[in-house]
Formats: sequence, C-alpha cells, structure tokens
Amino acid sequence: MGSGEEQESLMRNEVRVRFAPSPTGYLHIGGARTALFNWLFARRRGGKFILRIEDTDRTRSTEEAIAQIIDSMSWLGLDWDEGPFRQTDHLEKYAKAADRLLGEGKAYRCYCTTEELDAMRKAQLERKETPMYDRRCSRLTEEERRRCEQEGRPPVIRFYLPDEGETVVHDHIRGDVSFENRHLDDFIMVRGDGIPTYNFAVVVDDHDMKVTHVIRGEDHLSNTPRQIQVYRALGWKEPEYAHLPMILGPDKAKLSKRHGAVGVESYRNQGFLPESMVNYLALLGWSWDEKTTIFSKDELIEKFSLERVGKTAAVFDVVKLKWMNGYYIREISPAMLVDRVVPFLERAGYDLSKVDRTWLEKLVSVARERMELLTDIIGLSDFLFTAVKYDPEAIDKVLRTDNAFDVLGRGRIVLLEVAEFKHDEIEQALRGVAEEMGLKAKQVFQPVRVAVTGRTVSLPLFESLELLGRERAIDRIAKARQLAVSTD
RNA sequence: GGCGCAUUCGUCUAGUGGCCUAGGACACCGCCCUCUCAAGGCGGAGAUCGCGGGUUCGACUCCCGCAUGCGCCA
Repeated sequence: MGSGEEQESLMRNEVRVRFAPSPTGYLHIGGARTALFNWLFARRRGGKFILRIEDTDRTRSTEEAIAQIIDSMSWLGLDWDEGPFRQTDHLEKYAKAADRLLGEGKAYRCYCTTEELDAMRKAQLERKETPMYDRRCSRLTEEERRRCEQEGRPPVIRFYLPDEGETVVHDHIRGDVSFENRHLDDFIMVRGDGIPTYNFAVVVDDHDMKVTHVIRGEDHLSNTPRQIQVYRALGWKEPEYAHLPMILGPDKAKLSKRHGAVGVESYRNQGFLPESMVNYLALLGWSWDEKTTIFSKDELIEKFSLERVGKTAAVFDVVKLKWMNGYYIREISPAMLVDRVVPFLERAGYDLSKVDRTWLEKLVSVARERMELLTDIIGLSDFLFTAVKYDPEAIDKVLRTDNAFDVLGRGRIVLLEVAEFKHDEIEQALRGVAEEMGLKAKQVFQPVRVAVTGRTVSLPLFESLELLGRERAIDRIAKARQLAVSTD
C-alpha cells in the first residue's frame, strides 16, 4: 500500500474495487456473485481488484475458511491485483482514526451495560418511541467517567451522528436514496475489546486502500448512510456505491444454508464447471440484451456495466445452472473435458491404469451429450470399469424374449469375425445379423445392449462395444445368453 | 416497531410513452431426427405487466396511495 504504482493508478483515474468476505465458512454463492461483479467492473475499466479478508470477528474466522475462499475464487478464475489483506493486520489504523474522532468530539466513550441498554429500550418501547441510544454517555462528566473506568467497565466507542438533515446515497443501481439522520442513532464503532465494528472498519479500510467504487449486496444499503457520515467526520472523500440485488432461495428468502448447498466449493464437487458458474452468476442481476444467455468470460468483461444491473432480487435456480453446465460440457473440447473428468473417475474408484488418453477422449465424446454434471460420467461409464449389474427388469423385458437367445448367439459370432473392433464395423456386422434373421435392427441392438451394459438405456451401443473391447464384449454376450435361456 | 429497497410468464430476464395483441432463456408439452437415452431442429402452452387512483390522444413504461415481499437497525 502507498506504493508508487498505486499513486500512479490514482493519477490515471483508475478504478479500484474490492471484495471483502468474512472468513467464517466457504465462499457463498452470493459472495461469489459480488466478487464476480467487482472483478468484471475492474477488468472492464482497466482498474484494480483487491481482495480483503474481513477477519475482525476472530471467534468466527478461521484459517481454513480463508484458504477455502481463496481456493474457490481461483477456481472461478477471479484473480485479484492486490491482497489478500487482513483487517487484523492493521488494527492500529482503526485505533488511530477512532482517537481522532474522539479528540474532535465526533465520537465518545460509552459505558452502558447490556442491562442498562435493555432497560432503556424497554422504556422507549413503552412510550411508543423508536428504540435508539439516548446518548446518555456523551453527557458524562469527567468524574462520572472516571468512576465508570474505576468500576472496570470496558467502554465502547460510539459515533456521534448528526440528528439534523439527511444523508443521501448516490447509488449506481438504485439512484439517490435518502435517509433522515434523526432515524440513525449513535452506533458503536469500536467494541469493548477494541475491535472495530463493520460500519467503522469498512470506512477506514476502503479509504486506506483508496477504493473508488463500493460494489456489494443490497443488504448493506441501509448501513451506507452511517458509513458516509464517518467519511465526512474524518474528512475523507466517500466512494461511489452500487448495491447489487439479493440472491434468494426458492422460497424467496435470502439464500442461505437452509436452501441446501450455498458454497462454491460444493458446486465444484458436484461437477459444475467454473465457466458455467461464472456465466450463470453473471446473469443473476445483469443482462446484456433481450436474447443472449451464453457469455464467455471475455465477452462478459467486454460487455459488463453497472448500468445494466437490475434492481430486483433473483431466485437462484439450480435447474438452469445445470442446463448451462451441460451446455459448457458440450462446448469445451473432448481433450479438455478429459482433464476435468479424470479426477471424478478416480474419486469413484475406477481404475484408469489400463486406459489411455485416446480411449478417454472417445468415452467423453459419446458421454458428453448425456452429461449435465461432470459426475454424470461415473454412472454413464460404470459398465466399462466394473462388472455388469443386470437390471432385473431389463433381463425380463429384453433378454427373455423369443429371439434374444439366437440373436446373442449370432451376434457373438459376428463380433468375433469383425476385422477391426471399431464402432462402424460393429454396426455393419450387427445390422447384418438383423437382416439375415429377418428382424428389425432394434430387436438385435436391445438384447446386445442389455448383454453388455446390463440396462436398456446406455451410451450408444457400437461405441460402447468398441470402448469395452472385443474380449469383454464377447464374454458378456455369452454370459447374457445364459440368462436368456433360463426362462423359468 | 422504525427506516430503506423491490414488485413483467413457475424461474432468470428484455422493455425507459405509441415498435407490446409484451421478446428471449430454463423448466414443461408435442413433432422431427434416431440403436436406447440424450443432444440438436421445429412448434406449443405459459404474464389481465401486484392492486387502486391519477397525468396523457395513448401507459409495462411518468406521479400518488395501498398491498405484499425482502433487507437493515433495534
């Protein structure tokens, strides 16, 4: 901070934004969307994107959470130019700013206990007043203050909020939003343990990092006037604001763990691609025109603007995310898809030591049409890695029919004779069987399908046979033929 | 309770006074393609634009109330 490079970027009127998650868990979907919009804004405007960890809440902050958040952001491809910084590394800054406000009479120490505060609130409620701190501690005499100190009461520091006039937030998304100051009370800016509260810490941090635009969730809108007042009291220039619409669960409540998986990491483990996560998240609150839904990251950077961010909260729709994920699975090259899919195959316990890349690419190019999640490959290819498990219903409906036994007999021979065990030759041979037996193609294909995959639904038959290899294919057909004959 | 924000198909959204008898995407339904399942193509159904008043020759679009939802503070 305070580097020559930073000064230079300021001279060029460069935009500086930040993402400031608190490390209490994983990277939340809503947080990821906020990070993305900040990132897009910075990239679009050729500015800087800063990562700051809001770890002042020490009891809830963990190192694992920090690592997790960084990992998820990297996975999404949201790279930052400065940071990660930590609030706890700079606790002196807050103390310094607080001392200044104290000295200038813009803040005061408050010794009220929770009991006193509760009693005050109760009394106000009884008088049908809005509960607000009544500033009693701002009127303490020196002597009273000393007595409080002697009693060992840990003071908090409250910010003196003007009770006249109004504070207006110029929001890039919502326009001007004004708040009457008399509705705002003297909030606590430093707790008894010396830890600054959010409304105070953000201001100090954002100013310190020379943040020009604060882009964050709408849940922070109501806190903004307080922060603006702090900027003014400190004589600092306030940043520009943009409050993004909320992301909701299906029940229209703010998205939370109640709604199931909300961590980016969990989506990664479920087999979602970062490409589709980014594309989908971008569309949660932002749109380009009336028809486009697919955007590469570069297109998003090229097209993104705060002006096109909407105002209404959006329900997070996993079904659409899945569709989009399937789209991207089909979009990337088979070679790339192999890399994405291998970790999942390994995790499923499949032995990949006997297959090569070419084989995997073949598998993936027939499987990808049927995949929405990377994990779908596991079920689609299980017959290639494990012993066949025959679906009883399939045996009944397909194997125990009039022609199955003979079909499998002929099929086995024909497949033994095929010169090269490749899908097109296999197809030719099997169609030949149908013709010579006077059957419809399906009547041959289905028994063979069940024989080698155990099911009536599978990847394309001829490719499946090729992937399986002649030996195993023939073997399974012979075995299935035994099932076909036992019609008891 | 106070303050604030929001309100277009089930969902994400387009729409900034006439181009809207409201467009696109997901989901849903049908047809085509086809070795199964998909993918893909074509088509269909689906929104009295939260409600009530204004303003205007004309309102989804502007103004005012109400309702509902959400958020923040307490």
